[in-house]
Amino acid sequence: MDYQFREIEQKWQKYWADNQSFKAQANSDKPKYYVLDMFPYPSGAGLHVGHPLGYIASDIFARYKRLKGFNVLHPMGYDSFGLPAEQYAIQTGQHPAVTTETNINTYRRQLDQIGFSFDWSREVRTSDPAYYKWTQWIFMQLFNSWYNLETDKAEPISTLIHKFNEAGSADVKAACDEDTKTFLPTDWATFTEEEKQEELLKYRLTYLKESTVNWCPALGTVLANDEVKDGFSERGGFPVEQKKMMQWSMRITAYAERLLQGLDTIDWPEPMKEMQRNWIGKSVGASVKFAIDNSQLAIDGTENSKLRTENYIEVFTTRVDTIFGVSYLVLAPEHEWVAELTTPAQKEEVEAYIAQTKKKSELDRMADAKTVSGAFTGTYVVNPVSGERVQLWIADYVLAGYGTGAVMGVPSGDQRDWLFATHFGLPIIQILDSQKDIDQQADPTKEGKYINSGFINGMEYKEAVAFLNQWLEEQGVGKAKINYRQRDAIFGRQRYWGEPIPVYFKDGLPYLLKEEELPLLLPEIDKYLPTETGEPPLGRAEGWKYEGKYEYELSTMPGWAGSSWYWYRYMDAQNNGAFASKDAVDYWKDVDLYIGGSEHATGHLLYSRFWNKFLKDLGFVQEEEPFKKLINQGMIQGRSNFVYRLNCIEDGKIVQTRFVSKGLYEQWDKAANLQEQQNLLNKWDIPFKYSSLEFLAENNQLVQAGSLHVDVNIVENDRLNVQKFRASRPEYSDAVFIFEDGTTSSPTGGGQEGAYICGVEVEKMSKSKFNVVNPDVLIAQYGADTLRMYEMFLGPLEQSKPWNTNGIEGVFKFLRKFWRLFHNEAWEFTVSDAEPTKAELKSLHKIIKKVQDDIERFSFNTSVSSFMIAVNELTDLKCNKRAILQDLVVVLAPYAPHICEELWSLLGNKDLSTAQYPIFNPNYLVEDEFAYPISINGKMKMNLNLSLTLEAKEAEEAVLANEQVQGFLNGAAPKKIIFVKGKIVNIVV
RNA sequence: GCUGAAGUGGUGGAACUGGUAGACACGCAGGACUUAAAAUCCUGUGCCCUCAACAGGCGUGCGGGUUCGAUUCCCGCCUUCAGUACCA
Repeated sequence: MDYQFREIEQKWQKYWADNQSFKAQANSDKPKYYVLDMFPYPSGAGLHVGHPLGYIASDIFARYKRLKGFNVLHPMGYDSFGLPAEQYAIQTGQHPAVTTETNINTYRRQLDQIGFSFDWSREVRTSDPAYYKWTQWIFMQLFNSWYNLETDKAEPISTLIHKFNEAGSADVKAACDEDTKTFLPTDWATFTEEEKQEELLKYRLTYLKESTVNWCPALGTVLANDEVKDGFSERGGFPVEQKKMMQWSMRITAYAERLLQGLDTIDWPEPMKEMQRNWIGKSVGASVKFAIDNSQLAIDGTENSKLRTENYIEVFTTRVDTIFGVSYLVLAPEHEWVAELTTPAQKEEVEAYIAQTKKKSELDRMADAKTVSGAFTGTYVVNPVSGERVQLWIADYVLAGYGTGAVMGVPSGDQRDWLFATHFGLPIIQILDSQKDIDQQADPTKEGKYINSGFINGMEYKEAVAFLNQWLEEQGVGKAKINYRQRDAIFGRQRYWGEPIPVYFKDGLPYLLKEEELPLLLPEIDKYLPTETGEPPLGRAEGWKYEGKYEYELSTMPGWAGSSWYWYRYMDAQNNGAFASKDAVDYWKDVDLYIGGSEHATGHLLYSRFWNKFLKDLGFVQEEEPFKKLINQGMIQGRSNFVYRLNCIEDGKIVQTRFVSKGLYEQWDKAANLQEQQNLLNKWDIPFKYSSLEFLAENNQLVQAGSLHVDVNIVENDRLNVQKFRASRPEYSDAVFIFEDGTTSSPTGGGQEGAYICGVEVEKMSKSKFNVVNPDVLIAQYGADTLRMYEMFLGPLEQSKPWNTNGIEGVFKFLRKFWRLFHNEAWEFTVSDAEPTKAELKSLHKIIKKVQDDIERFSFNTSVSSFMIAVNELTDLKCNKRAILQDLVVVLAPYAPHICEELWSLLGNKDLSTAQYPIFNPNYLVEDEFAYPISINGKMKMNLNLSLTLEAKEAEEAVLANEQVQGFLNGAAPKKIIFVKGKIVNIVV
């Protein structure tokens, strides 16, 4: 029989499901291997065409590892809480659980027909109460923990309470809020329960914190940064304002250093690690306090108690050694003290500057890096090392969110400060004797000895930094400090479709539910909108109170909650007594290979590492890092096709329309004047005549040329299917085409159709650009095995590329050719038991090695080519020998599992998933001759067969003795001969 | 601006450690089969010069360098894509 992919694929997909062929064993003598994909959000649009790319790669790897004798865990599930379902619910009133279920079913059907070897018995869904029970449980562990900087790990809150009881707060070294109290054990004993809870909250790893959010009053909801455009909501265009709100936060900053250090221990792409490093943003420096000289300021009248008691501005600097070169200080315009620190005389200027800053979007600020702007507050501050008074400015190059929102300006050492000082006429002080040309630009050198620098004069960089840090600390005006850019992560959404936070409030303080009360189920509500008073949707749930009287937390968890631990649930997905049993976690430990997109670099992948480290600190898991090896799959872009239309217009009415092929359109585009256009119209038999060929003449005639997106599904290899195009829309039913060769086709004309070539552009994949290709269509046409191999054939996995089905035919032909190896002319299955020849064995062992090497380095595209070469060779050798083909089936199986399983069974075997990968034997590849490329002065001229046993001297003689070589030398005497055994001979003349 | 990745025929791409650039596939052209088309099979296909063969020249974004030899290593520049934070 010919290759019947539909039948074969359905047959084996059913067999695998019925036999649970890919179920991972709970415990096994085999070594474990855990292959994980980033699970999808089940959107209504179905499986995105980019998704299968990574899934196919991981599936090949998983199948390969099974053949190599590993106990493989390869699961799949759904990140099923999320905004789109909620948005749909708001519009239709349909419960998000219902639409989510429908979408999941679509995904499952699509995944199944690609033939993935997932262990579906371990499927997880983040929106399933049996799953989110454990997400809530982890939240409770975080609430019940604090970060002890002495042991450098998270500990139960009870150890902190113990410390408070024994020694008070003085010796506690913790990652905590800034406003913790200092107290003695005797004080702690007198605290009321509320006071204790309030204090403990400042230490917990998840805690309530006032944060600024994008509040949209019209929508009654909080928006993410990317939902806000220029101060208006992206959806609807309503005004958005900054609003302070109590929000749950996660103290991820406690783990900043470990998150950074851990990167050196994992096998991830370097760009990915770099992104996380930059995100964490460690800088080593010092914090320094500049006293406010308030002799001319009426600060005493300020409401701001912090400002009144502190009366200094703290800056963070990475170059504390340049402190004697400070000639001004700058605050971010958004800094909370700006109003109080502005003198009446400067008030107008400062307010105008702030107003101007607010108008600029963040993008504007970035693009405009060269313009210098700022405003003087009128206030002076005192440099703690020199006692000098310097001016306090505000400027938008200082960001409120980083460090303390205040910067010291050192114009001689920092180019940005130099520009600022030059622009506003502030002094530029040289501080190192090696600084050059500082009247031209800043010189950030650390070389040389300090000058104009008081007590560090004459010192060098290292000495000065150490000395200053110590001095500042002794004087109580500063200290060495490490700063991280990363901030604590907000952990709450004012939305419905997410995990409820297992917390209730008593007297304004949060308390956890009891563990046995989990899961806290999402209550039913009438509408998925905020309440009239602006409470989150959960505020609508009637009678939803803890023990009937206490208010529950009304926000839900953010999208990343459920995905920050899911790989553990797969280890033991059905467990009701724990997020996963200790046995399961001890056995599977961590993910050996994780494949997914790089867009998750600073979100999911960072949060997951954070939770993993936390779970390890509490002894629930084994490994410090969850994902040992990570591979990024490239983004799949859309590849749009265009048709070109000429509209001939007379008196504002279209009198003729032609769709012209790409080449003709380009000719038209080049036509310089009406005469040339008229020539083309005549050439293409378009009945339209300009009454005048003068460009500027009064003319009510016009030929309008333009391009239109055309659905890529009716285009093959950039050639338009004209019939399908006419059928696609009523207004195209009588479309007239002019083909690439200039011939015309009209719907009534009939006859032979020429080639209509479409234009091409790479764009984002989207419905509106008609460039979305559904995997279902390709599977129906070519089968899953072809789709799998074609997606790999497209190019390196990690590279982004446009989706393009132009070459899929070649892969399909390959599979048919492969099938043919096992069949005779009449398509009858025929294999021989004859002894294989040397050439056949060589072909086989070449591919065994090649594929093995390729898979280990994730180069799937190159193995597809190699398979084609192997099958071409064996076809040429007319090889139908079992001894060769049986091993070839196993090698190809991870890529094209259905056809291989069928052939495997036709060969009389059972269950390809339990087969063994063939052992590579290098002896079959040993050659005794090699066709050496002979080059002269590095230019390849000819090949010459030489025995591989020849050493340099003999080879040189043999080469020079050759007549053809002498012909190329043309009498010239070789100066030197380079001989690389098995590689090349190069004659230098 | 900064960071990262990439630039090779008409197209996707290959060349793994500095050693025959363009494997494999698509497309295109020609041929076989067919009444015809589709499918299939065969041959050719980087560019230039040449009627053609032989031979030759040029060729991996651009300009230099190292080397017997560079797509690969070094320096400078250009373009595209992604990320981003004027980060003190």
